[in-house]
Amino acid sequence: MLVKLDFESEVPIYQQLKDQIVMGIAMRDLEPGESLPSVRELASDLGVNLHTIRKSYNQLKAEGFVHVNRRKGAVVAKLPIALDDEQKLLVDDGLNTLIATLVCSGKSHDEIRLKINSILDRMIERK
Amino acid sequence: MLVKLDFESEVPIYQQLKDQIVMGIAMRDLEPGESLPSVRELASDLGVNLHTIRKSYNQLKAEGFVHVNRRKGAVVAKLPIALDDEQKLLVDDGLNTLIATLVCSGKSHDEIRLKINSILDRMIERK
Amino acid sequence: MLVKLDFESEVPIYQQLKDQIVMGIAMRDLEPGESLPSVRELASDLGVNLHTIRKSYNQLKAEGFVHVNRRKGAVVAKLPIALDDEQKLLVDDGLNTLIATLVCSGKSHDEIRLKINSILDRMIERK
Amino acid sequence: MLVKLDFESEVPIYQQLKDQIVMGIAMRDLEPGESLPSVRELASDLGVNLHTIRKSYNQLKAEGFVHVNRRKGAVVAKLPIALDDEQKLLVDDGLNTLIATLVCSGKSHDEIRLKINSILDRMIERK
DNA sequence: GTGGTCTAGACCACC
DNA sequence: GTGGTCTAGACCACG
Repeated sequence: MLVKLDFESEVPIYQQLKDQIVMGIAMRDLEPGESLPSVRELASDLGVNLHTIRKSYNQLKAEGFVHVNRRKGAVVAKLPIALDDEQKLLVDDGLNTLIATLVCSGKSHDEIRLKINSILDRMIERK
Repeated sequence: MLVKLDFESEVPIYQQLKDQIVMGIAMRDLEPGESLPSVRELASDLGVNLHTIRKSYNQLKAEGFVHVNRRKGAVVAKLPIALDDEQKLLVDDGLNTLIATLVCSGKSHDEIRLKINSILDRMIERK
Repeated sequence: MLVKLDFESEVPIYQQLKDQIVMGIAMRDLEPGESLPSVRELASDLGVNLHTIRKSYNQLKAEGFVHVNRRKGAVVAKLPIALDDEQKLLVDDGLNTLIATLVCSGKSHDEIRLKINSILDRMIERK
Repeated sequence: MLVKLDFESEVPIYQQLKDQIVMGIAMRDLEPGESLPSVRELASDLGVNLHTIRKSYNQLKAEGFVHVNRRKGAVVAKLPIALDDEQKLLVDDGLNTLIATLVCSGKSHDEIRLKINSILDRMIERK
């Protein structure tokens, strides 16, 4: 899987990495049971400190997306991932805000639905 | 319009305020041309620092959601609001991440479409 | 509240601190709504690095014992704290192991019950 | 005796094994004088490294739960097992922390006593 | 080899 | 003032 970081962004690096891994899981680019690169390896690949990678992995672990063990490093968890109430709230609020922004920018409801559909098309539905 | 802040949230206060104003505009709870409360008034209503409100207003201005003039303070801009490329990118990435999270949590594509529709229902479409 | 760390212990410092704060909450030595010392202050008081304190506070936050905000630092959460399934499992397994150790050491069941009671006596029951 | 390891757990494998053997002894599932499986046999049964099993056995020996002799390998020690001061301290601190966690989670003292009793019921009291 | 802990110091964002 | 991010490097524990 290919990871691209924007070092100029206001979004923290560890957050960008987390987001891309979550997207990778949703797109089945990363399969459950698959190991992520070791923190050291990924840190050197991406040119960031290993502690920054560790933070991403630890948060993904805390949120249930991966398991971390000392044999195989970080391993993608089985789907579905249970979200806790706080996570659900953040997702909901985030969606509301982003969609409100699109509405304010003049996008029609249908245009927004199309955009959502094109996003969903890239993600694999769980049967 | 009613603003609710969560002081325990990891989301910065100024961001919460911004988000709710944008949602208010999308839901036509705040009409174009309408004045927002003065910085001072809102600060005392919400029990937060003047700087915090000012930061929200300044960012809303920079992003085109409000205009600031000396007489009427911050007034809601006319719709639609043009987003710059950076904003578009942030919205897109944000939507992708949030939807990926929902997919990983086991939500079907149809459930996600329903959720989006229920969000859109609360927002007024521009003709 | 008084915190004592054992730098020779195999138990990590951040864990010792976490444990003592949880005990402090259970004993109502720390009241809900009360602020913990700032990371910098506590770090210098205890003679450890501020990142070590941060780790304790962050884990306590993740487990629901405190809220962290930028105004008042770490604040003790309202009781009761909801434990997630993983936490419950760890508590259960831990109790089983520790009590098994006591049984092997020759303590009678009544002696163990007395010990538990003396621990409970120091903690304030929630009505 | 049946041993179940959780390779995803943050608890080290050797620790999980140790804990289950101690519980086995307390529950008289393992009788004093009984031999534990050989290091090699157990390692292959559980699918873990030889070193890991050896570490468990060595610690159990150091803590007095088993004796190791060349002919019969690790044999369960006679009860009771004397705990040294350090072990007693760890057990005490551990109980305090775990019970504090339960108290914070809203469990009443009576509920906690019941839980302890149900744990004790599975362990055989030494006459 | 893997991840985990701890230290140290820089700089930023929020209030 | 507060906490958050990122870097850097040392040393330990686990398997």
